[in-house]
Amino acid sequence: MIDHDTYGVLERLLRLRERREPLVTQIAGWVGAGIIEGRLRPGEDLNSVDLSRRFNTSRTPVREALMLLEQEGLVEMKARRRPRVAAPSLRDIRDIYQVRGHLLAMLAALFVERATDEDLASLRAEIARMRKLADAGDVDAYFWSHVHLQERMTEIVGNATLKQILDSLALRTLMLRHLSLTRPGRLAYSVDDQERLIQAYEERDAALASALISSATARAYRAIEEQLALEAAGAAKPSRRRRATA
Amino acid sequence: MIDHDTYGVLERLLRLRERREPLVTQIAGWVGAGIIEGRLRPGEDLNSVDLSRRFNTSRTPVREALMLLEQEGLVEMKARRRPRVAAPSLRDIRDIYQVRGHLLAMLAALFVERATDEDLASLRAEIARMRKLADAGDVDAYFWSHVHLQERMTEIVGNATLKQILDSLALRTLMLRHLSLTRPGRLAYSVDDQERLIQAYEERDAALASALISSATARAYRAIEEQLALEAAGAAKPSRRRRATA
DNA sequence: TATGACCTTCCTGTCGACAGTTTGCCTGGG
DNA sequence: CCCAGGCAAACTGTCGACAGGAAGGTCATA
Repeated sequence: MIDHDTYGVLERLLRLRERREPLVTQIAGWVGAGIIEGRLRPGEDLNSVDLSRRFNTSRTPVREALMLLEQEGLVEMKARRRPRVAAPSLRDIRDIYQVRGHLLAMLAALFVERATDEDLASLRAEIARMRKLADAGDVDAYFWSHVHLQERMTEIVGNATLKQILDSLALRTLMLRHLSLTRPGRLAYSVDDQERLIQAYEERDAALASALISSATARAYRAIEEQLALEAAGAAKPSRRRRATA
Repeated sequence: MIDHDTYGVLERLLRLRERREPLVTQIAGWVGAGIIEGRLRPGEDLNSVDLSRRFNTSRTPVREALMLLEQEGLVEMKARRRPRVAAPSLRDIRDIYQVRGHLLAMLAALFVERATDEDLASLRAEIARMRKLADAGDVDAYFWSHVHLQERMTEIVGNATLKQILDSLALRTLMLRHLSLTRPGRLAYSVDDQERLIQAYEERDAALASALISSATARAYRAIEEQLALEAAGAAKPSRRRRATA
């Protein structure tokens, strides 16, 4: 029922199938999924020769796939330098969450305005499922549900530009999900937020919904901040090696 | 003093220089400027063979340049189909302006919070210049000032994600500038808006500034809407040919 | 041990070529 | 006059090759 397939989600969010050839789609999907799943780590090199060998292609489609991921903020490319897995600084992350919070507030307001009662009912059903996942502690499944929820809402609202931007921001936060929802208690908080939200939607209270989602986003960011602080404190030994992650 | 150089503005907004080789930069700049200046019209084919001939290159850098413009919404690419100059529908335009309005409101609020008195002073100076341009009826110069103003504000606010998204949306609206500010009276309205805005900034009134900028954006959209309605009415003859512009 | 110049290796950006698909035209039939 | 089918031309996606720049290691020097 819930989609765990990172590759598939990427394909949808990036609209890969319609935009590019299967070859490029496949490579972008593999690399993108690798980044999101943590198989490819921030700052890691993504040289096109290796990738082309892996997929038995030339470097041309690899290059194109990496450019696609660059615009989603998953990959960083500079001229004449090796592409790397994006390594957003804490400041970048803050910026992303700040913008995302505002746009989600906008989404919520539009959603309240445009959602049908059926939309709301199916949303409530999904959130009930999410509650179960949260209780079971299935972080991954919960996260994908979360993504799916946003996809649904953006489609219902029907603002293509908003959808595209939110999809892109969602991908970037997806990179960080191991930093946020794995923190103890986050899952429960998050599902509580969702339930308060759906209630605001049902009461067609745009202002409340916007405020709730905005505040939930801010809280998610703070969880990441704390997690990063913990990790930085824990990893105080690696003397010389400083990655741009902080 | 004011920058009329479309190519240069594009280079800045897309950060072309740092991201790509000079060759790609040049092509993307030429095509992008062509679209914005109206030399290349919505829906027009952008086949890579022609372009590569024009620049005495192979098709590889042309392809890359077009992909860059695709992510800015200036070019549409589908697999195995010729790239075209983007031809946003009225609905697309509405969506863009809606999102842009929200993000500009966010920008204004952050700006009020973070701008120094010197920032405000230089902003006021710039707006005084814009008043002169508006009085002189220099639509183009006025428009570029407008763009420059937004660049300045995003830099002062310092949220990279917000800046990137607003830059991208600005480019898309730049395509449409002949539809909006050329309407009689628009220029005067626009500069009035700016002056009200700067006053709100100076009074550090975030709520007012947000509301003003949001409302100004909505008004700009309505001007485009009316202009398009006029053009559609005027061009009621071309019987068969319906471009996706409406 | 730290620093810097050099050198090797690897990688990127660009090219021209080719296969396969799309586009537009042309023809014939309704 | 309009439409459908087939054909030729044109264009895209991919490839392997090459030149020049970047990254990393080595060695000499302090």
